[in-house]
Order: sequence, then C-alpha cells, then structure tokens
Amino acid sequence: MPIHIIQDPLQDIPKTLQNIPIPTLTEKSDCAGKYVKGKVVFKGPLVSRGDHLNYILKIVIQEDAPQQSKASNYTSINVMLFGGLAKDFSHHAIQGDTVVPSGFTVSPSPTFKKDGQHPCSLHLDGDKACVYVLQASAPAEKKSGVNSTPKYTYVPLKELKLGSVVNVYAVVTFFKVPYPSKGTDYCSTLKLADQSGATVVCTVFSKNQDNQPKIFKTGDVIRLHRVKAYPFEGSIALVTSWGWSAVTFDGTVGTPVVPRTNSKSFHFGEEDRRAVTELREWAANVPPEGSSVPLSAVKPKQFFNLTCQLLAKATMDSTCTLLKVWDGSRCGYPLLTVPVEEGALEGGSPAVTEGQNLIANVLVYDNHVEVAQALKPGAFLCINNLHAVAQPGTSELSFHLHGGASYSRGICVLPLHSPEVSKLKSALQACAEQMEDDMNTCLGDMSSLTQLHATNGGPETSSSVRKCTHSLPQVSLAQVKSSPPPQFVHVRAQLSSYQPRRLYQCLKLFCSQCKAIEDVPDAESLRERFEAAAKDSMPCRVPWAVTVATDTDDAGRKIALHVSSTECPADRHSRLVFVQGATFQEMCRLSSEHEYMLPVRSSAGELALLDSTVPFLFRGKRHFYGCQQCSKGKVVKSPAVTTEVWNERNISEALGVQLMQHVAVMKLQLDDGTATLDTLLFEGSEDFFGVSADGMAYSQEAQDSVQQTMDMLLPADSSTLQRPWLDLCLCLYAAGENGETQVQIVNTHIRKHPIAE
DNA sequence: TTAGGCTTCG
Repeated sequence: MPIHIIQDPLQDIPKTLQNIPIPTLTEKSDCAGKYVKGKVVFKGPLVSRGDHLNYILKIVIQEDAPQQSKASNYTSINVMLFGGLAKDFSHHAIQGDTVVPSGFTVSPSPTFKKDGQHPCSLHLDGDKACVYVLQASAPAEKKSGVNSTPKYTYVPLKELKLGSVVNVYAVVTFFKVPYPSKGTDYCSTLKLADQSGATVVCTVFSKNQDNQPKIFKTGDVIRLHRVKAYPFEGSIALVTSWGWSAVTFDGTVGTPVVPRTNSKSFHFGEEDRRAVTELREWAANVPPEGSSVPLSAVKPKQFFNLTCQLLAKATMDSTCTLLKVWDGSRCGYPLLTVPVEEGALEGGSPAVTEGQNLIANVLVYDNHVEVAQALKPGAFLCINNLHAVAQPGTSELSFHLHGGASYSRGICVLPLHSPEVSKLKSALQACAEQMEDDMNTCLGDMSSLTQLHATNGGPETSSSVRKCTHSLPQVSLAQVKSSPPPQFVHVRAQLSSYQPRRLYQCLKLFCSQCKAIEDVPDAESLRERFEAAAKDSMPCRVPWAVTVATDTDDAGRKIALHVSSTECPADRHSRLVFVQGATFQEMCRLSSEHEYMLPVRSSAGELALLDSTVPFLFRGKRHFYGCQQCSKGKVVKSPAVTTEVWNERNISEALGVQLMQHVAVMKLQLDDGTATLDTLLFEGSEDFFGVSADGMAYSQEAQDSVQQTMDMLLPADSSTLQRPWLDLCLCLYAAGENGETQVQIVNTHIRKHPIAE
C-alpha cells in the first residue's frame, strides 16, 4: 500500500529516509532515500485518463517553515500523483493534512511561470513512490480529558442492517420539499448516496416545518442521527426515529464547512469536517445524477442513460426510428429482436453478437426521430432517459426513447475525444476480442464440417469459399464503407487491383511477439552485410565445440567451423555448426539439410551472433531471422537444445533468439459495382492462397501457385466481365492512432480450379 | 401514523 496513515512522523517514518527541504530541491537533486514534508494546501480532483486504473491527482504542499532561510522562498511545490497512488491518496488525505512523499522524481514545473510556485514539481509514480499521511485533527478534542461530546459512529449506506437505528453521513441526490402529511407531521423524502456506492431513500417526519433538514439543493451533504433502517419493496429504506436530528452542509468542494441546523445543541468536530470534506470530494468525482448504466446492469421498467456506439439504424415509420447499439456489455435479460424490412438497415452488426445479448434495439419516437435519422453508424452516443420495456409474457427487453423532453430525454453525439468515448472504446475492443476468441475456438471445431459442406455444395459461381462459421447476410461494399468497426462482414466482389505486383515483394518477416514487420533483405544487401564478418580471423575456441579451420578462395583467409558437441537425439547427423569468418555466399554453399549453420564473430574470446539484419541460422536453402527488438544477448553460450527433435524454433529458443516468421502481405482493391474498397491480405493470406508463407519464400512451385491465383483473379487486360466473383469474409477493425477503419480479408480460400469450370 | 421521489401511445 503506497499510502501510509501515520500518527507520529518522528516514529512512523522509516529512519532510513532523510528529509530534504522543499526550497533546496532542484532538478539535479538526488532524491533516492529522501522525503519532503508539507501541508496539503491544495488538492485537485482525481482525474481519470480513460481506463479505471489510470488516475492523476495534483496537490500542492507547503513546508511549515523554511529550514534554510537563505536557500529560496519556494516553500510550496506542485506534486503529481499517478495511478493507484493517486486514487488512494484522494481517498485518504484532504486539504490540511500533513504529508510526507518519498520515492519521487523531480522535474521542471510546467506551471512555474503561471503559478509562481517552486520551479520544480514532484512526480510520484511506480513501486518506489509512497506517501505518509498525518491526518489533520483537532488536537484539543483528542487531548482534552473532558469527554463532553459523545463519539458517534456512522454506518456506510451499503452496510445498513434491517431494524437498526443508525447514524449516517451522505450526499443528498434528490429531495422533496417538506409538506404536511396526512397524519400529524410534516414529511419530506430524500434520496441519499455515499462512498459505499449504495443509494437509499429516507423519509423524514417532523412536528413542524422548521425542524425539517435544511436542504437547499441536491449535492448538499447531510448528517442524520438516529434513523431507522427498515425493509421496503425489497430494499432498505430509512425513516427518522425517536430523537433523530439532522445537520446539513453545502456540498461544494472548497467552501467553508458550515453546519445548518435548528438544533440548539449539536456535536460538531474535526471528524465531521473530515467527513463532509471527503463526501464533497467523492461526490465531485462521481458522475452526476443520471450517469450512465451499462446494458449489463439494466433492469426492466428502468429509465436510464446509455453510453453506446451506434451500429446500424433503420426507419420503421414516420414516427419511429430503430437504432441498433451496443456498449460492450451483455444485458442480463434477453434482448428483443425487432424485425426490419430487407434493405432498410443502414450499417451492420457483427454476426457473432447474435443471441449474445450484446445489441440493444432502441426505438426512437416523435421529436427524437429527426436527430436519430441524422446519426451515422459508428457514432458514439449518450441516449438519455431511455426506458427499458419488458415484453408482456416474456422477459425480453426492448428500449424506448419516448416522445417529450422531460428528464433531459434525448440523444447526444459524444465528441470523439471525450473520456466517456475512450472508456467505451476500450470496452468495445475488449468485447470484440472476446468474440473473436470465441469464434476462433468455434472455427477450430467446425472447420472440418465447413470444408465438407463447401465441396459438396450446390451450384457454385464463386471462385472462393468462406471458411468461417458466421451466418451473415451479404452486404454491398458501399454498406461496408459506412459500417463501424469492429465487426465481420460478408461480401461478394471482384478484384480490381492489387499491390505489390511483384509477388516476392509481398513477403515480409513478422515477429509474433512485438508484431514488427520487416522487409526480407535481398541477396545483394546480405552479401554486403556479411563482408565485415568475413574479415573476422580472431582465433576463438569455446569449450563446448570442436573447432576446425577450412581454407577459402582468398589466399590466407580461413573459415573457422565450431561444431557443437551437442547431438540431436532423433538424428545423429544433425549438428549445430557455428561459422566464423564466412561470406554470405560461403554460408549458402556450406549450408546443408543436415547441419544447422550459424554465422558468428568473435567477441572478447567468445562467439557472438551477427546482428539481426542477417539470418542467424541457415539450413539448406532456408534462412531464419531473429527479431532485433525481442532477441536476448548475442553471445553464444553452450547451446542447450534439449528437445528430442531439432528445428529452427527449438534452436532459436535455446539461443535466446526470437524467431521471425515469413508472412505474405498484400493490398487488394475490391469492387462490387456499389463501391471500391481497399483491403489488406495479411493474417488470412495462407488460407487465401492455400500456400504457406514459408512455401512462398522457398518453393518455386508455391510461388507459381500464388502467381496463378492472382492471374486467375485479375487476368491481364481483363474486363470486369472476365473477372471471377469472390465470396469474402472481411474483418473491420480500428487501426492506428486515429482509429481509422482497416479491412482485412480473412477466413477466405480461393479455389484454383473453380467448380463452375 | 404520516410516505414510500419522478417521466410513458409505441
């Protein structure tokens, strides 16, 4: 726990830490093992940077008395807290507390000129950062032996027990002004909330109007003594009981804590000041009333606000428009499917969401129709005062945005860079990834079945077959272009162009760990890169290999072959041979199907791999590359390949090299008459061509096959009439910083000999 | 005791 609540700084701060006076801090200060001490004179709001773990909190602390009067006058300094530390600090410390941060870094204060505070600021982030908090309290109260004031305990609203009479502190989120009841008393109804997350209704009875709690507006803080918790309609409610009292406070952060009450005598101390301050700060960071409810938490009959993404829309009639939306959470109730006329739906939804309670059908009525009509699929929305309506006889939910504008009912389009949208985007992304995982599992189980189905299928006019299990309607490319990611779509289209036209240029090296994609170096650059290595004639002997030297064509130059004594259990001929001082051509010449050849150079008496721009392993005509980013040290230790069978994977692991794999990457432009669409063939390229990327790298036959496929899809000088139609599965996803939609062809296999022939 | 927050054609 990076926040420590302490009683006595002298005792509770570790003696290993040393104080450094705030005025003496400079950018160059060595702050390891140091702490600063000061009073919190400002505490900003807890700011969330999108995801729930990512918080920032700014505070200003002031040192009591400058310890080095001559040093500088900067006794106040800005302190930035990050992550869990920021959140914990926000909960445990308030303005006025004395705090002792340690494990901070010092950097120039960006607001130095503006705020005139210390030219440096402190940053607390990571494992080493911690803050000791000495909570401010009224010493007089604690130390005076006179126990004149009773000690009250306050129960969090979530922990109310039926039948108990309790004291509570809460924020008023709703109130009805007092009115005469049908009995003898005045009555008012309040709704209360506190940090525990619960909201509770409270009824207040009083003999006269003046004794009612002095609530001026929602957000006020109330302290209630002696209220009784009792059951009402399945939840807990509060009602005033004998001898009850109420004190209220303004809820605005930073304003003086002034109690409002009619009571002649009431207890009010430092504890109360802290309770009010904490509630105010909590309330300031909680979204105001009418905050969004995720689909997963919606209950029948509820009116709520939904933050969501629009997937598709359809006009039902002149007074009603259907919006299909999702927020990445699954509704706890089955969702009603609203039938839509063919072609009426603009946009689409991922097929795998069917039956997953992910997509809500929102019926928008009357005055809201105009706004709804203008919305673009993909937009992020906040639909306010949406009504969850249960279908009679079933528990299926549909959602109605009724006519009228009360309770701020309506649709807002959220700006792309708002925190709500970042939050929503991460939820949607997580949901889409989950769906994809589910789908891949499903795909594995189903692939044999679909292949059978495909070959036994009826009349075929398509030159490709989809290998996915989606049951998606076919959409036009124009529709795809207006569809929001992430989702899968099915289209029928022709190829209109592709790049690169030279197929060998589409081969790349891919690191599955860091996702880097590199070009495959050509023979000429490899020859150059080996030149320096070939000049390495430093004799080198390693205990784990037998070294032999062989002559070269160059007079006097020798190649050293360090043959590892480790044998492959499954094949005694397999050996690891570390080759020192060879050119690229020599490496290729030496390389055979039996041995694994690894080019090395000498490095301080040991052998080291060459840099990652050249293959680290040669076998036969195959060359293997390591990832520059992800491979570990270059020095070769005794290579402990422990597996029964050897292959490039085991060997690279034993050497700490992250093996890169071949991938084929192409850009294909599709056309179906409604639009052209640029797509990427990457993850689905092996499926597409029915050829492995390694095959494309080394086998003439495979290369010819790929060329034939492309020639078949786009015959030279062909008209659109001559080009075959393709049934394709496309995956739409957001890519890059701006979240632009990228489209990949996936789950699609090209028939080289169309059945129609 | 009293009241028990509120909206809605679909």
